[in-house]
Amino acid sequence: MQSYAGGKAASGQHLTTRHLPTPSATQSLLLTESARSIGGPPSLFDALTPHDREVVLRHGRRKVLYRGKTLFNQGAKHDGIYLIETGRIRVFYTAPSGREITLAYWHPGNFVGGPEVFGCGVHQWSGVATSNSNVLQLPGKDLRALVVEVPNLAIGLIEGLTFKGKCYSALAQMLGTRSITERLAHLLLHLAQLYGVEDPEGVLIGSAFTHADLAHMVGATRQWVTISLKRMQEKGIVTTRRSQIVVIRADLLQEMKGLGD
Amino acid sequence: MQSYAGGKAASGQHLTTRHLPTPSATQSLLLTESARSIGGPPSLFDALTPHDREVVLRHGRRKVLYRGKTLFNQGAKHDGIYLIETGRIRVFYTAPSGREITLAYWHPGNFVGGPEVFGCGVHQWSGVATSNSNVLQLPGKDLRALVVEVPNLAIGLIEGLTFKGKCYSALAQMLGTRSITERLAHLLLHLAQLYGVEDPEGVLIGSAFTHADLAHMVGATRQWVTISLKRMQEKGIVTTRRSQIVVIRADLLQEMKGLGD
DNA sequence: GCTTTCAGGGCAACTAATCGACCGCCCGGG
DNA sequence: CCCGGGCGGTCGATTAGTTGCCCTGAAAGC
Repeated sequence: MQSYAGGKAASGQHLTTRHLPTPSATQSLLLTESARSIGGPPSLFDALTPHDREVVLRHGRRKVLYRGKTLFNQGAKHDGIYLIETGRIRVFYTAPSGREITLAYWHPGNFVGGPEVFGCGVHQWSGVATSNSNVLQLPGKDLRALVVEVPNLAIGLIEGLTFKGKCYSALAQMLGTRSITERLAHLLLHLAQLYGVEDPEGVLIGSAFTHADLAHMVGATRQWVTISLKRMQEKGIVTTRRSQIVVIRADLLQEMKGLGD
Repeated sequence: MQSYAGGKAASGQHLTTRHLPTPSATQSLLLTESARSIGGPPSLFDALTPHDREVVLRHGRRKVLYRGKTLFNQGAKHDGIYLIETGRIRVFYTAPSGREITLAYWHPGNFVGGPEVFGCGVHQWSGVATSNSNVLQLPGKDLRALVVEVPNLAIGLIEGLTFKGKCYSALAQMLGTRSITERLAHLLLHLAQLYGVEDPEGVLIGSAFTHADLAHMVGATRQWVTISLKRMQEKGIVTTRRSQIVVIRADLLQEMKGLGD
């Protein structure tokens, strides 16, 4: 939810086009050891011919979502998937304790929804729009029939699911083997690379994320993020100016996050 | 790696059949909030007609693996997937620091391998046989061609990938929102349910897992598992007798792992 | 212009978890 | 029979991370 302060920046890019832009590589991945070896998220439609798209689109139902609106809720029954046309969807899990972990931010060309593609299971996580978005709902039964008719759709789905698998396993890998501090260093580098803008002191992370947002991404508490950022600031690695973070010594961050990549 | 002490028990079940048994539900899931709502792992071949199987099998190359042998290595190039016919494969990720996290134990009917199905990427994790196993390698290019020819194979792959997605995301969810202690309680309950046998004192976990194995499954250190088990023993929740664990008060474990499910 | 409100940030006390090292035990092999 | 390796158990020191509470400042209301 970079929306609080970054909302104005986002307002120009939504609802402008129905054509799916190709998102730049690794946008959706929050934490991954080697982005390079994983590759970018595939667009579901890339594999389809214009005619195939027509056929598939006929089965979909459009939905418009304003920033902050919930697309689907953990625990609710679901049917099929949502294909993102524009905007950005944050997918996260909430534990019974109330603790949250962000699984990913998904962009145009990806599909999101409960874990099942064909079946009608129960959502294992929730999805909310973090900027105004346009999605296309594709019911499970229709999809199952379409797959037989349009083999390229099957391939698109398989590649999409493969990517999701990589994404989630990368997350599990980071969560299982790195300390929170390492994960935070990792995340900051990643954000700097994604949203970074030049700044006299270093690289300013453009989209404003609150400490709580960062905490959800690395699976920590807000307070710990605050403390860690303070320590980083003491060491001259970053500076914070009221909910903006400037990365000064990317090399030190790189070092903090451990070897590899 | 329940093999060390449980090896004899396993020796009777391998290499006996080429027919794929249907594994009981949720075998592969180590940690998941609500096993019930996720469903069991689908067998890749369930969706295929006998004729389809023939066609697919022709493209595969059989491989026999003895207990402890590595099937594939993190970082190595890969091609396609391995379909498990018999045995059990442990899939795990090793961080640059040397720390390991077990992603899953896979059983007959599932496929394992680097993240890609069609492409030739790089393995993001390693796979070793924890009991003598039989696998069938299916090259990526063949699979891609087969999918167009045999639509049911596509459906089988999609369902398999969907399940893997659930599996990994469930793991990430647990790792991101539960404390190690809660995760351990969770795991013990799960193992008791999976491998549990009646015992005068409670439920004995049949397969012998070392403390290190358990640690890898919950993403902790061996020592911490030892300490936690000791504390549980003091509270009368479990008893340990030389690498065997008996769950006495499942209700208390249930309480420890937090609400939900 | 003053007050209220509330999200965001900070501090302090406490607990959970790690790290590294060491010992003893059991089991299997020579 | 003895030796060696894998495993379980333990200890002490240290760090990482949590819980709960309070402060601040900007925006909203009156």
